[in-house]
Amino acid sequence: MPTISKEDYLKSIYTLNLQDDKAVSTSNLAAKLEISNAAISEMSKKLYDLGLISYEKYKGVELTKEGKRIALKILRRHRLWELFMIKVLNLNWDEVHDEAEKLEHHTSDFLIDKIDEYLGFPEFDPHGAPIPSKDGVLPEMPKLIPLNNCEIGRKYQVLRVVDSPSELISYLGRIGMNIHSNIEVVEKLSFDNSIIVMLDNVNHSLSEKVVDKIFVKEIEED
Amino acid sequence: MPTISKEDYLKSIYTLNLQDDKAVSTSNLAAKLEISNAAISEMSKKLYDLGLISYEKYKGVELTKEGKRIALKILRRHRLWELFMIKVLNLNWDEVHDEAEKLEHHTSDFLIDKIDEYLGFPEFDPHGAPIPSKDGVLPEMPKLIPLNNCEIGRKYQVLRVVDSPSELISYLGRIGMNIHSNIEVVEKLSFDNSIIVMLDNVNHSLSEKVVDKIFVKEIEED
DNA sequence: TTTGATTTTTAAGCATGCTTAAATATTATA
DNA sequence: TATAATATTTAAGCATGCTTAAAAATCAAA
Repeated sequence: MPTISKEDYLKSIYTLNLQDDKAVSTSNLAAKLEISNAAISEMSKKLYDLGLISYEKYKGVELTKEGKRIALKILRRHRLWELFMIKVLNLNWDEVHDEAEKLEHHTSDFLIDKIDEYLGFPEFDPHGAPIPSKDGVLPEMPKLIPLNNCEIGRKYQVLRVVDSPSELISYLGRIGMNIHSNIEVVEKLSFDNSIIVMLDNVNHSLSEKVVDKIFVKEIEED
Repeated sequence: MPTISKEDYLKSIYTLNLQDDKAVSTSNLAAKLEISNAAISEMSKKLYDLGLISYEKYKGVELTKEGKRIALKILRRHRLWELFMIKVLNLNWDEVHDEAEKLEHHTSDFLIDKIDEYLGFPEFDPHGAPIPSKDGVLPEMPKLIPLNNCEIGRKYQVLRVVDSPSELISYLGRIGMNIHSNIEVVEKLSFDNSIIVMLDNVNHSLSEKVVDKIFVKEIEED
């Protein structure tokens, strides 16, 4: 198994690669991991030699099959720990991320499988993020629509809030917006790309930054 | 907070110092931590500079007040994690030690206090080891008598089985010897220092190695 | 109490993973 | 398309925490 640093690299490459499906650039990775570009370059060579990423100088990196397998393993541990702390220990969502960030590197397969079992083999965490199974398989995911692509007057169901600062997380909690909340897009303000949505008959203005984190699906009305 | 290695040093110094109340020698520490004497010497200097141990060359080390505070903190984390995995996740005693050995270095005060609360602020783990409180205080401990100091024909209650290989742990489990079991010393065989005890009306022979791990208290018969 | 064995320390070296500064490649712009 | 700006890589250096080998101190036994 790779070191903690290597696990973090692989996880970050995975999540950055999900956002846009291209090779991940050195500087993007450096920003995400909050370390220097130089350190990324060095590590890229090492991970390439280990067969965990593909890497061409100046062209960014992508996970190999084995690299992805490990990234999903870390993601599994992270999300299961988060869910466990929330469900069992009654921590708040914004309290668990940093803890999980540490525990994910120090949990055996044996232990995480026990936690998985205890939780009843959940497929999604409380923010809609999919949890890889023991075998590294992601659950079937409905097609996610970015909230900023939605049409005015239409109703949607919130399916996913991607990893966000804990401030945003607790804000959304306060206004009652959770996974599976139903919302209606009331207005889209193009001058600042904010969106006004109706939730439980109350209007809320969501800034561009917030909107970018939220993904929904259409609700079939019949 | 110190590094993982430093936490391990402090914990080991604490437990070795409990066994005999003298300064802990370089080679004893090296054996316990399974690293070279040279590494111990180096680290001793560093921990001394940090004010966590007292250290005179060639004379071994002892914890300062602050060093002991940290050692107890790690011990608290270790024992609470073990108990948690056993009670909540249904792991066996011999499965939890290695996991706890890792988790103890990556658990915030906040999280371990939540676990403590979940468990109802336990004072002892399943082998009778005391769990330091949030404030670093050990619970009141009855005076422990080593099993090999016991008298034939007398009845005792098992109070503590000190850290042992998982084989021994599962053996004791199988014969039904747990914390608070009542036993009677039937015979002491001086040629191999083994002891025969009666437990639930069945005699069991315990080798010297086993006997050394078990501590009891007298049962008042009236 | 002196010599020989044992323990401890010092010294040199290595791997990991970071840093900053300089060199080099890529890209964007005029 | 040449040049300037940006991105990336290389190089040198540092901290941590280990190793082995050699030197030095302590302990034990004759």
